Amino acid sequence: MDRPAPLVLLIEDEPQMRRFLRAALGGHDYRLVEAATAKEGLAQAAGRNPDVILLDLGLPDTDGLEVTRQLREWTRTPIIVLSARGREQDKVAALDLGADDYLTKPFGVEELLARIRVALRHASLQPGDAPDPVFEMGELKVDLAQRQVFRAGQQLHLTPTEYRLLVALVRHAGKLLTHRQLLQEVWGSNFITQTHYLRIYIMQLRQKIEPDPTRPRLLLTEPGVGYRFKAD
Amino acid sequence: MDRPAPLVLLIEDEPQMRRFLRAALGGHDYRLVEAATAKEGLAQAAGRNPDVILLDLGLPDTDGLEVTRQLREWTRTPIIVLSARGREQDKVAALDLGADDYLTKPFGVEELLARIRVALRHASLQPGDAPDPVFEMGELKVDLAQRQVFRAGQQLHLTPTEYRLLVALVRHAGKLLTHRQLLQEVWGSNFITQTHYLRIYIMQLRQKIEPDPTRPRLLLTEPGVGYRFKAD
DNA sequence: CGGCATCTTAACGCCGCCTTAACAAGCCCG
DNA sequence: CGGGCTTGTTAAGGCGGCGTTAAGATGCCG
Repeated sequence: MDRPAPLVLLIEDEPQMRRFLRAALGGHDYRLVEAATAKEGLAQAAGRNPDVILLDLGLPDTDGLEVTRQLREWTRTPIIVLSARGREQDKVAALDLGADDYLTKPFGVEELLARIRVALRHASLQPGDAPDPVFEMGELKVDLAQRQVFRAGQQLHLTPTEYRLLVALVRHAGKLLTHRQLLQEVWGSNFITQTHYLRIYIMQLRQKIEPDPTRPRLLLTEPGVGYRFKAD
Repeated sequence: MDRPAPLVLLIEDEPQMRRFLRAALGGHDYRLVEAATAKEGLAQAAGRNPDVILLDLGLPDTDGLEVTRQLREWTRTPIIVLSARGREQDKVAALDLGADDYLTKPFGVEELLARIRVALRHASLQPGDAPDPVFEMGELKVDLAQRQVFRAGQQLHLTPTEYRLLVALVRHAGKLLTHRQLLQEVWGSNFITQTHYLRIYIMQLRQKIEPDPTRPRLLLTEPGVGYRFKAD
């Protein structure tokens, strides 16, 4: 379920509006890239591959309609036009050139956010959506999206705590995780002294995922410090 | 290959606005179906399979938001909301329920036509999921458009709540759905703690759709976490 | 107003998971 | 060489989640 925060490209010259949108998007789990000119915007669109583009029509170097046209020559990334021009013919022109939505300034933050969600929803329905983010190491396979674990093709049954512990380890595969970190992440802050829990569940995990549980090859002990999940 | 003129479904009670839109669409190679109530609109949406839906929020029998919600249970046909309500929270609510666009009355004909073109453009990019969205797994068949469920060819009768629960599970087949997610989607945000509702209805569903209800093969329990509908 | 379908609430036994305890084995240190 | 610490392993108890049943409340239809 944990895909990275959507990347929003904002092409807008007025610093005031930039600050406004930065604040609006900041609290809502979006990553933001800013461009002050059409030229820079086109470059960022190509370079960063954003999930949605917010485009001001009144740019200093090139007209926003032209930017829309150029973007649509090679990408279908959703474009939401933000413009002070409220004339109908402006909206029609932008939409027919390939923009997906058109908001007239001034607009409300909540409406903008809702329309961004619509744009992202559209994009996510497009074909070519990769199967799932799946961790594979050796004969072990962990599908985070479906919350399923396989060993040698066989599905395993893990209890909730076992699964949370495995996920914590796998997500930082290769890195060393201290007892504190693991207890904090799996059981919560009130349990960071109960290292005993760790031993029990580490052992249960090894029973289920290790070919030879007595001689661990994936789930390694770092004596005195913590545990580490072996990366490929 | 000339495809037929796009079919537009207009759900709107005011005769005045109907006449206006009839005239607007008339000259532009669209076919138009009209419905004056929510009930009729839902029926037409299922029966005529329109390419885009224009929906007024102020219907006499049911709120337009509820219509949006019900449509989105089984179809992704673009919905453009036409409303006299211009408040931001109305827009956000409609868009988050699955509407694709929101126009506040009064609006210009040209803008509406442009936004219809955007909606059709989006739809044409979708993969060819032409016919009724029907889920089939094993001997179970769920027809979302007709709101009908079959097991081994026999039609089943499900209560409204049972049906909504099944739809929620089937639409994310393979994925694990937490208690919270299911309660949220089927009963609403005020019920996310009433996990015993789930147990009751899960059991009733199993009685109806499982060959051997005591040994579930489609509707699986993930202890401590939620439920999962088995994908093929 | 009565009857039916559906939703809601209550109650209970069972199984599985978490928790706790106890002990063996390995390692560092004096 | 021995004591104390950390780690691994096994077993048992209690609690909560889950499935199941049934009765009461609610709402809709004629």
